[in-house]
Amino acid sequence: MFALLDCNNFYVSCERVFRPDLNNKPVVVLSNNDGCVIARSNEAKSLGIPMGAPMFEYRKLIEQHNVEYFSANFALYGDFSRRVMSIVAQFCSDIEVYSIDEVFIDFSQQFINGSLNDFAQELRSTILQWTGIPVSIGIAPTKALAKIANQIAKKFPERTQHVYMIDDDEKRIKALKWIAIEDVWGIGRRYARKLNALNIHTGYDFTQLSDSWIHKNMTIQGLRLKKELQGISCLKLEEVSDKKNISVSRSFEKELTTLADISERISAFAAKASEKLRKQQSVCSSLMVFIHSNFYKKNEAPFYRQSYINLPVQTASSIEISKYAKMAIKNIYFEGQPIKKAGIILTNIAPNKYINLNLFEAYKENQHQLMKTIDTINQQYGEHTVHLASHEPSLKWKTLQQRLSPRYTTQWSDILKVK
DNA sequence: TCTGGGGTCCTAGGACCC
DNA sequence: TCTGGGGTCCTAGGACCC
Repeated sequence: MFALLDCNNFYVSCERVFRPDLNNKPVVVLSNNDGCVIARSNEAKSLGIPMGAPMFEYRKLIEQHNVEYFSANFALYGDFSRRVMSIVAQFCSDIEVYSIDEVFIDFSQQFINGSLNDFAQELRSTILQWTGIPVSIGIAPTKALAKIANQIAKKFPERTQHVYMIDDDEKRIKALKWIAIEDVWGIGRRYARKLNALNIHTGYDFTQLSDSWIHKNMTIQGLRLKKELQGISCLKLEEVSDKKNISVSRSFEKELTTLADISERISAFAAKASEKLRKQQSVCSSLMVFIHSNFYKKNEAPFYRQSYINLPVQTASSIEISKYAKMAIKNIYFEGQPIKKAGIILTNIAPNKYINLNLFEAYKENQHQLMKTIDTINQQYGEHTVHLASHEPSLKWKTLQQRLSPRYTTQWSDILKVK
C-alpha cells in the first residue's frame, strides 16, 4: 500500500502558524512581484478566487472581503517543508519527497501495529502538534489511487477526519466514478479536453478505454496511469536524485529594452543557477538562455528567442557560466526589442567528481577554489555579500514584495519575541 | 499599468555510423 | 531503370506535475 501525505493549502498554512488570528479567515499568497495568486485558504477558494488569479483583476474582490494577502516567503515555506518531511521520515522508513508539500510513503514496507488508518491519524496529529501544519493522507494500492484517496480526504474532512483509504474494489470503483477526469493525476488540460470530446468524464470512464488507444494517443505514461487506476502498481517510490536541469528565470517589473539591462539580469540569473549547481556538487556542459516579450499584450506580435551554448569544459563557475550566458544573449537580442521575461537553464549536468578534461582548455582549479570561498562567505554572512561585478543584485531591481512576512524560522533578526 | 517559477518524462525526426 | 538496413545519439517540442 502507498500513502500520499499532502499539506493543506501549504503556503497559507505556513503563514497562519505565526498568525493564528488568520485561522478561518480568507488568506492568499502571491507570486513573484506580487503578480498573481499561488495559494489560497479554503475561505479564499469559496470566494471564487481561482489558482493563478492576477492580482490586478482580483484586487477589488480581495479588498472587499478583507482577504489577507502575503508576498511569497519561500525561505519560510522551505523550512516548514523540511520540518514536516523530517517528522514523516521519523515515522516511516520508505518515503519519496514528491514536492515542497507532498510526500509518498510505501506503507507495505512499514511495520505497523494496528490499522493503517490509525497509524496515519497518529502521523497527522503529530505533524499538526509539532509544526502547526494540517495535512491530509490518502492510502491506496497504487500511487495514482493514493492521490485520489488524498483528494477525498481533503474534500470531506468531517467524514474522513483527513485520512481516507481505498482498500477494496468497491471503494476503488466508487472513487473512480467520483473523480472528474481533469482532476486525475497525469491528466492535464490538453488530455482532458480530448477525453471530454470522447465522452470520457470520470476516472472510471478512462479505465474503460482500450490499451491501444491510450498508448497511441497518450504515450506509455497514459497506459501506466490506466493500470494504476485499476489497482495494478506501475509506479514505485523514486530515489531522490540530482537535478538534470537547473533553471533561474524571472518576469521583470517592467519591460527592458537595452542589451546592457538584460545582460545584467542574465548575469545574475547565471550566478544564481551556478550556485544551485555547486550546491548539488555538479558541473554542467551546456546552457540555454531565453528571452521573451510580454505575451499578454494582444496588440503586439509575441517575440521569443533562445540560444544554446555548449561549454568548452564542464564547469560550475559563476564566472564562466555568466560569461557564456552573456555571449548567448548577444546572439539573440537586438537593441530596442522590449523584453518582459528572461531566464537561463543549465543542462547536461554531471557529478563534479567525474570531470572530463578538454585537450585545449585547462581546468580552472583556481576558479573552483574561488567559488568555494564565495559560497562559504555568502552562506555565513547572507546572500549577495559577494557577487560578480557584472550585476548589482537586490539593489537596483529587487523584486516587488510589498507584503512579505518575517522569516520567522530562518533569520535571527526575524524571530518572534514573546513578552 | 499590473498576469510565477522550477521541474520531469516521452516521442518524432534528423544526423550520423557501419 | 534499378539505389539497404539497422542501429544510436541528439534535439525540439509537447505533455504533465507542483
